[in-house]
Amino acid sequence: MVRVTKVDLSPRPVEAMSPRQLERRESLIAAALALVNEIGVERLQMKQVCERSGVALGTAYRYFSSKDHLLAAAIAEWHRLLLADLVSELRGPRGGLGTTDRVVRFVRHGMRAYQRQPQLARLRVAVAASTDPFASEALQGMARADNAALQAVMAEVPTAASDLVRHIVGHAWQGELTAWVTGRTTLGDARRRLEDVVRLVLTPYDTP
Amino acid sequence: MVRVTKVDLSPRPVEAMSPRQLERRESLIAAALALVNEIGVERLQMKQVCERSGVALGTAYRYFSSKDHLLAAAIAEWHRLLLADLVSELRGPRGGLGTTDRVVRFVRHGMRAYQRQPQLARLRVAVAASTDPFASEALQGMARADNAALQAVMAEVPTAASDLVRHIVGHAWQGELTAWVTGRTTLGDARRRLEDVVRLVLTPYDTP
DNA sequence: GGGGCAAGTAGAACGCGTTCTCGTCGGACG
DNA sequence: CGTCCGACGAGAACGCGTTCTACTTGCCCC
Repeated sequence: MVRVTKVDLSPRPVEAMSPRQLERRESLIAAALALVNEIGVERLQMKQVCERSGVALGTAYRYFSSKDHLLAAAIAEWHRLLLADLVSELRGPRGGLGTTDRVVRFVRHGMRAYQRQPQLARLRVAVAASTDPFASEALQGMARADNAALQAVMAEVPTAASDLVRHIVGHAWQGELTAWVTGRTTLGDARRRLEDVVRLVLTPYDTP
Repeated sequence: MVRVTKVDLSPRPVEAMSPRQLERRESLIAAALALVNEIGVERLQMKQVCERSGVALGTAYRYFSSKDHLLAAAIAEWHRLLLADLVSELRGPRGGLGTTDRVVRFVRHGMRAYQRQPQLARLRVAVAASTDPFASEALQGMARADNAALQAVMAEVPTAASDLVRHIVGHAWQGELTAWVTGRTTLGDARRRLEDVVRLVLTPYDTP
């Protein structure tokens, strides 16, 4: 008797999961984030994540197509929380701040968050180049959230023009983060340069 | 009798190699580049590189600290050749071209080169996030060459201002390349956006 | 309640990057 | 010319991501 069944093709979409499954999924992501903060992404192994979250190794691969996919989902989730923080933080001292200053503050605080948890910066950089389609999808979602947050912070700039500006800022952020965690620049230089980029591309639109 | 000797700490610097060794090193890089073009970086294995270049596996690791290091050296070499091509190509039709148009042409031709050898684009992206210090060093050299080439192409812009601009273009290039090879955007969109970035950050300096 | 099946568990197996072992070679130095 | 020692070749060994196997559990439908 010949079995032709192919199983385990690809992870079930999040929206089609039962509550129990969503719970397991979250527990995997939480364990991954915690372990990355404790020991760093390069020493993290799937077996540990599974042990800590109480999920069998084979099952983890039913939820995430690869280690990259799990890590991408984890950093995307964290980054989304960070963006929400940054945006709401800027709602407070918004009075008297021009667009440029607001965006500079946005990226400065963002960089500081990564500085406080450098392992997450390494995680973001390590995962950015993944070719796993599921990981890539998670990262695309992260990029979209990034764009939306920037859009919210620089509401004065017309959308048509701001689209390019947002991409520039996004790329510069990712690039400087990469240069920092791979030791090609210092954190201070990275932060300074990123802020300079923001100032350069935004001052034309500033109308104080 | 106890041996305490630790060997193989790190690869011998290129400038301290004998001619025979430089030859082996080059042959490893050449084999890696050829194989990446043939089968792609994700299917490339160290064993194949060693077989094709006639170097033993252990010996390869005496020249390069890791697969990442070898691949970084390979893409850096190729990218340097590309830059030389791009710069010399712009020496021809330089008459009548403003700085912006020159740089736009520069990145357009650069993107086209990666389009012709998409496996090398994947290679560049895959290796960009490496944390191996030796790979990182090779990439830093590549980034410097990139900067120098851009500097040559936009000679009219004062150095102080052009430094930031060059970083912006470099980051946007890397970012769009990444978005393309990971399937988050199309090649056409990536090329267009990169050229738009160049135009946005350079037109203020254009003095026709 | 019972039968059937997708989903879960535990852990062995496999592939490839990296390291280790050990025998051989080649070239500098007496 | 002989000797010594670091570099090389061949391939086994090891670690971890990923997949596979065999068994068990939970859930839907009759």
